[in-house]
Amino acid sequence: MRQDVHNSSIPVLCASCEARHKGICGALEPDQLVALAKTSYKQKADGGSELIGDAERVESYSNVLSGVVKLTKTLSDGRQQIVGLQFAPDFLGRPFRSESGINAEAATEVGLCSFPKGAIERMMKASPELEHRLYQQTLRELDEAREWMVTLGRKTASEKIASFLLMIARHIDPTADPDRTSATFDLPLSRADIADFLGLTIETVSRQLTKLRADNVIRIENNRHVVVPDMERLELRAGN
Amino acid sequence: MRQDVHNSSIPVLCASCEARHKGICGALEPDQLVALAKTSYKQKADGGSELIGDAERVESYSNVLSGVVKLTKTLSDGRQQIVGLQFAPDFLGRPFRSESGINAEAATEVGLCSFPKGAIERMMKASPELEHRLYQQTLRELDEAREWMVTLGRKTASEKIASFLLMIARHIDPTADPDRTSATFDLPLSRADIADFLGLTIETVSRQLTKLRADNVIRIENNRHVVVPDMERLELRAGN
DNA sequence: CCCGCACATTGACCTCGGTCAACCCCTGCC
DNA sequence: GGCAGGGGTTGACCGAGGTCAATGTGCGGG
Repeated sequence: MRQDVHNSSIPVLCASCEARHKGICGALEPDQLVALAKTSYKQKADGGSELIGDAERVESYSNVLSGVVKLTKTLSDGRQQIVGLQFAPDFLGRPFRSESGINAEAATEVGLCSFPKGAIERMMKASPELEHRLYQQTLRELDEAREWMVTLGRKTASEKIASFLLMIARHIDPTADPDRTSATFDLPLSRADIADFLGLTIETVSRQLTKLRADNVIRIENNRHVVVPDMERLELRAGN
Repeated sequence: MRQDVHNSSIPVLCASCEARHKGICGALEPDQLVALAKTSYKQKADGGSELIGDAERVESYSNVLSGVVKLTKTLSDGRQQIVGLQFAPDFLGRPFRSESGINAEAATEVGLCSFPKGAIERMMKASPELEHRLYQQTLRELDEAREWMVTLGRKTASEKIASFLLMIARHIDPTADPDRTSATFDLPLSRADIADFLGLTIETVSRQLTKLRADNVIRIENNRHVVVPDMERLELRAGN
């Protein structure tokens, strides 16, 4: 599959890139990778900076290489909802549409590898395997979106918070054993973001977090660092 | 694109099928269509019958030819959320996974054209155009799911109801001019289903519907038949 | 025709989570 | 050091929507 023995043909830009292993670039042959790398560039974006505007014409796609990107939708009166979170090595962009219909914003500092829209779309026509990977990711995103619809529509505030912490723990914790009994991680989102993600207010988020802390389900240090001594107890609170 | 002049090679089963025009079967060449038609069969399902079970192994995919299918998820204590609605000629099934993770149930009487799982997956490998169409549909479903996340997370009960009626009007009304000022349609869902879709209770659904009726935004006949004299007034209530 | 059943409506009451406001804590800047 | 500003917490209060229960309505079957 990968050719690590003689990979002098792999562009320097891509050599150690996560997107080449687990992301969509893994679908490309070395020569295609070279062609794509010519037009692509890595960049950093500060937390809070807007990556894609709602109605603005999108001219590029990106891979998320590090950090967390939040996808949001906003009603005319300002009410906001986060409709997705993207972690490395997710692909960022809405193929086959000039306007994305959603906003993308860096939740943390974010590393991106960006390509012009046309380059990806041409390559997609040439390589069914690339389109296949994008399709797979979209299916996963759809599964996740539907999972969150249940959370938004039917769970209580405290179940929402527990579900959110579980989801983050599963995505972020570097010690990635899915069966581990404890977990430790930094929240990539502010209280306001968590509220926008769960359809709550910051006050309710705060209250539910202190409740979980009071019940010794979690510990919180410096507002962002979370320790979950017993994942099962947290799962119990998520109400699945 | 289509070959209507000499289409004796099109299988009888598919000749007048909507899925061949607007659905995924339009991606297939006549000979592929013949091959697929050999293993496929049309069927009717009564409203309320289960089409795909949550954890049950899925052995077939289908096209929805008529009626409405609701996709649901259920928590262990019975709370239910509808996470998607499928109308003709949508494709029904979760490719690349043996278990769908969701339930599919006929909301109304439903017409289906079903294929064995393997047939589609083999054909997908052979025809990138087929996979492309499935990808496109999945992208549309993802857009819709995210749209509903905003509704679930941030809208009030009355905005939810108005948004729901708008969505149905756009999908169902046979007089399909998107800029028409009035609309008439039958609700494909019971009050209980609407509640499960919007994250509400049947009582709240009922109350909000009577409020819309009291304010002359809609008329309702026989519990199911809805008349919207002025779509703009309904849009105003949806709070986008 | 009447009964029984499923679905829908309506009312009375209560609760969860939103609102408003005070306060805390930390960090960066003068 | 002091102060301003942003993020987070906590408390008191309130209201949208949930809960529980009674009532209404249409329909198929005996």
